[in-house]
Amino acid sequence: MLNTYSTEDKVLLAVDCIIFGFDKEELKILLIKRDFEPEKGKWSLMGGFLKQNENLDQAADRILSTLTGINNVYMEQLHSYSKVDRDPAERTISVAYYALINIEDHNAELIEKYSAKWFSIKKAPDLIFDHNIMVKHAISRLRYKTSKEPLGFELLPPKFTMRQLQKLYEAILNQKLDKRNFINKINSLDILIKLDEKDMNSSRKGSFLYMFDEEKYKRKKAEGFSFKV
Amino acid sequence: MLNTYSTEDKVLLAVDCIIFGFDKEELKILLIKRDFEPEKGKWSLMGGFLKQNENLDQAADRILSTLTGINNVYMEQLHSYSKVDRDPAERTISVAYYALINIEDHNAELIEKYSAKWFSIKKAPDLIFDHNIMVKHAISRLRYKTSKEPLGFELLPPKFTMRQLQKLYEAILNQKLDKRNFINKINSLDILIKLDEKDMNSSRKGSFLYMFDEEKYKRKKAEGFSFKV
DNA sequence: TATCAAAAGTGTATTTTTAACACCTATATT
DNA sequence: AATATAGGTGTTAAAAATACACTTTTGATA
Repeated sequence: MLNTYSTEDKVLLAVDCIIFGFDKEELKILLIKRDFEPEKGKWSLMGGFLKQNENLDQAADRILSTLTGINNVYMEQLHSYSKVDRDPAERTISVAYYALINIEDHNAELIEKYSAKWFSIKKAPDLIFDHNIMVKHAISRLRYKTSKEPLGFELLPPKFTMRQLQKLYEAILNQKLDKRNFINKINSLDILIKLDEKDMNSSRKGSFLYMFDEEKYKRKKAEGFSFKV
Repeated sequence: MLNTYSTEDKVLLAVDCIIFGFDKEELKILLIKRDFEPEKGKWSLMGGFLKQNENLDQAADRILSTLTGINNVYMEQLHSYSKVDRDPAERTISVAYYALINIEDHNAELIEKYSAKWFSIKKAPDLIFDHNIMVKHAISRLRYKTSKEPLGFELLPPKFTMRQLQKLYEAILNQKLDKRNFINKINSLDILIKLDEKDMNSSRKGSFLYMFDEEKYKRKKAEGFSFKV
């Protein structure tokens, strides 16, 4: 291989993951207690370093998988953070990713093993380095993305109630929504399948379960339809 | 300094800039003829490498300044590109930035010196590596950003006509807009200053010049107003 | 100096979207 | 049998977006 750029500086490239989950009422992020210096013992995002033979998306997948056992979830690059002294140990540039997972799916044991813990985004502890600002940006991106694309479903179990969906959007947008207007809007999008099944946990009456109809959404999208909440 | 991460791989971090300009009718990007291998002689974005002692924003500024003499323009990080073999010479991750400049301000001489050239985004040549996709993403980001924030003015001279502004938005959005509706909407935002001066170049009648009232915009924004075109 | 050509400038009516709002239903629990 | 609790449902008003055509100005030209 040619090596035309040999005089240029090389740097460490970290990948940090903001992992979002939704737990009935609250939007949460998964944090880990850092077990190495610097800042050992402080709460941190899941992170690792890019390797020579992988791209950033792959590194993010690998890091998530290694630290939590979680695979095949929605993940998207957020932004790169490059303040010269952001990591006191060594010059490191960090590329942040955010992931959306169905909180019920995660293997609690694996997460325990690594001292990972879910925190409400409203009550999360102070994080190392520039991780606080990464989380802030991730929430803002999540807000934008979930209002333009049907990504919210990634945070819910496959079968969910209208109320759960509404609470999810309320948590993401950090505002109360009108029940009737919300349901009317979702129904007008016509991308859910209403099941005959009811969820009996939340009330005596029970509430109908729905599923996201991904195929229908794709078809409609191809025809120019655009999701908007 | 500690060096806790010494076993990790280091990589070259490139910064590539998509420089947007607007020339009466068309949205343009500034390209450069690459004068070193690999891909010498092909058209490329302006690029360079991150140095140890600067952050990415600073690197982007430095690169733009070095290659064009352009300083103090709106610039924003876009995305990082990391395909393993994206640069055949060596493993390189590129962080793309986009800049908005008033095309009249650029020093034509300096640009000539570096074989840089403006191309309409509709007629731009094929670019090296993954630069085509970067441009595509940048246009998409520009569309989003200029519809939510008053960034379009960065691409115009300080004094501009309504028609120029409309043509700018038409070029960015790649669609015709209705003259009356456009003016009504812009006027309703109430962030322009109408001057007594007319621009006599475009018609016999002449058309009034306007300026963006940045102070007023900031005041309104602080009060909860949000720009939306 | 009258006419023409070319872009500037201007307002209303219709449609669509968003927002506000309250009562009945079903059923497990007592 | 009564009650408590969350589920479910439609209409009206307000706001925003869209569609649409004629008059004005003035330099150039006949």
